[in-house]
Amino acid sequence: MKDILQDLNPAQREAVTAPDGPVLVVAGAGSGKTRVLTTRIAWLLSEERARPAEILAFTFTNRAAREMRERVEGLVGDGLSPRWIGTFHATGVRILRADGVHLGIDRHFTIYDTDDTQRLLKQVLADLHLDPQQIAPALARQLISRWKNDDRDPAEARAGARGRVEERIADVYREYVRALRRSNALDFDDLVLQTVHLLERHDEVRARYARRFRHVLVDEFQDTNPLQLVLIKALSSEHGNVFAVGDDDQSIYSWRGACIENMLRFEDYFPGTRILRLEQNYRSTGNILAAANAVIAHNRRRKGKTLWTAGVAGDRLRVETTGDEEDEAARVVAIVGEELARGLVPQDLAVLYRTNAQSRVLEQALSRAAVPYRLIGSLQFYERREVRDLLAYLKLVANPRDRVAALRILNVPRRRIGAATSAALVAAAEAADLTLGEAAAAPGLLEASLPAAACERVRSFFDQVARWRLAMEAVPVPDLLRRILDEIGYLAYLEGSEAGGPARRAEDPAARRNRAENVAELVNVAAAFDEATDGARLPAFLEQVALVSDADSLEAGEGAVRLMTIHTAKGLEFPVVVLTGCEEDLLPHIAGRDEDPAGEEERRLFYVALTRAQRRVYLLNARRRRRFGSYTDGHASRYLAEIPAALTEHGEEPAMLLVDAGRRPGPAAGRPALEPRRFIPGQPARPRALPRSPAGPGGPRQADIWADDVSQLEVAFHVGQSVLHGRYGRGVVARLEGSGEDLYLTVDFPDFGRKHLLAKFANLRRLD
DNA sequence: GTCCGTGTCATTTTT
DNA sequence: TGACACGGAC
Repeated sequence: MKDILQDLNPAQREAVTAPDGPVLVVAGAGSGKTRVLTTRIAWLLSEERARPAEILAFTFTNRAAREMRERVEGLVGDGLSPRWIGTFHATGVRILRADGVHLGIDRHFTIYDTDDTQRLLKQVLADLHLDPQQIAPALARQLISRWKNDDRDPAEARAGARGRVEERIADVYREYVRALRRSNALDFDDLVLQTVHLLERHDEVRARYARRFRHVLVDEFQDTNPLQLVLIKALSSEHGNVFAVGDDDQSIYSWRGACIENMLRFEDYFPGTRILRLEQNYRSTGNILAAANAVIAHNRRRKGKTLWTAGVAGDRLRVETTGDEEDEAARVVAIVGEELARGLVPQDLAVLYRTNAQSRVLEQALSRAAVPYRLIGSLQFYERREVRDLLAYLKLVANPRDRVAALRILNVPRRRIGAATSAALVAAAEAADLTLGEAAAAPGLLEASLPAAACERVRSFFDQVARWRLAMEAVPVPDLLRRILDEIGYLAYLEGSEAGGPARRAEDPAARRNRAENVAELVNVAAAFDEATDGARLPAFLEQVALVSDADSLEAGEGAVRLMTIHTAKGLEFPVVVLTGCEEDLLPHIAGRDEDPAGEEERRLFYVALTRAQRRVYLLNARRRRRFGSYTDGHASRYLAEIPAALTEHGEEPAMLLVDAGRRPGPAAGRPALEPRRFIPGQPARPRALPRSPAGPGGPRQADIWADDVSQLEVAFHVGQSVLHGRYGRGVVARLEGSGEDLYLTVDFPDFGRKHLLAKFANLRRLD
């Protein structure tokens, strides 16, 4: 026991050994948060205040859960770590599989991820004869998700809907809930929502879990949403032993419903709370910490704390301005080179950015320079089309009712089952209240609306699925997957040479090889699962796959520079951090401006980025940046100005030197895209900024002419102007921002709410 | 039913 | 720029 506490500082020790009752640990970045949490668990066990089965711990990522499990194991010994350490979602699944039957949830339910959800929503829109142009599926998904996280059912959503669009989406919501049930599926939000319903509506179930777990621990508490708070309360209702750790300054998920009030008002929710603070930072140098402190001090909504370190001041933060995003990428390559020359290894560096779209240029530059890198998170493995196709096969095998999966693969590879046939199949299933497979098998049912040949094709598909289903129990997952691959000729289909049709849409050989590799990789994943679980069955495999994300697999890619969004980087640390795109409208991002006018959440994001660094920080911004094809002027982020000058040193790269710095000859300003960049002696290699006047220095260029064209826009619109939009109808201009090509209009539409539109694209007509 | 060119719209972060 | 829907051609 003694050695468990030995290496803790007094504040950490106080937290770890806190008596029963609610505890909130406000833990700054790098202050040993995870350590406190894991040591607390070990302490509870070693003090015999709880047995492993009596401890429940929530994290937000599988990565964090795994780390916590391993570290507890390291403290208390193999096999003694609690088994209920997991994400909110994974824990919800566990409870629902065991007790969801009280809510009428079949324990073999499928989990729908965002993509499945969106597909289902599109189907629902079609069923309701709603135009996806009018009601964007993505908007519907977000709104429904918000409703679910506010615990509002379709009727309540309908009653509180504002405007016609929200009313329609509330109707969609009602149908969507039915459709999920019909498919025996739960979406991500359901995993928490239904668990809450279960515990609220069945008191004996709540009491059973709340007695069983004598201690509930929560990591990253600042990221919990109201529903998760309810869940925590319900599970701790018998004893009140909640131990929450969080940092309000790192709350960066409000867009996903995370509620910083959960943390700021913790004492109201859990009376008698003991609040403890961890302010000593063990991660970063003094300068980095001072910069982070100074920036975050500009936020008003926070509990307030100041991190300090006993370590050295270290290097200053390096702030550099580059010409554009290509220059920035070249600069990143150069920085990597410099750091490696100083003796660091590639995995010591993280390159961070605000939006995933920024990664492409960086990837290209790194790969041209032969720098090993690994992209963490984002659109990766599990979002690839070929992987999702195959998972749909497995899902349909495991859950015959899964309609989204069935419709996805009914005609993949081509089986000559087109839209008309599948619509008839759905209609028949609907009318007879059967699954698609049952409808196909029912004698004579399909024949009523389809030609015999089409019926036969559909039938033979579902027969095939039924055979796999029979094999499911006996055959290991990787073997089943191989068998499916083989029988449907999927690899040949990817090659574009399958029988019965002309080649698929031409794809370049590299992309095709890549797809084939992904297929092979999925088989590998299945094989690894089979080994790790000693032959667990298909449903368990699908569950694991549904709940992991690419961000969870960090260790792959040793020896590589890591590229990721700031969100993904939370919870990690690196000797060197390069933060790119430190520009207004990007960081802070323009899209959040309505909900976050003061840029506080974005500032926390910047703070998270800074505090990832142990030794050195590079902050890069570009004078202009390409956004959908054309350049926009960039201005250094306000957050850069919030760092005291004494902590930074500035660098400015002459653009001319960068032309040869390993960058591909790219398009000059604007078009033509295919002509290599030319360097004209005596003139800047590229304009410093897009000139506002029609003829800038160096004569007119394409970009100038465009700029001139669109400059008309500024004259055309003014605040209060009535306009007509092709999709949204009549609206009134509420705000103008930017100019020329970058002129943004904020327009209020009575039926669609407030929209941010890029004037150049929006195709607005003036009405007065 | 399927292919493929054309037109349209507009960008955040993801368990 | 790039994802996606649509509609005409076969």
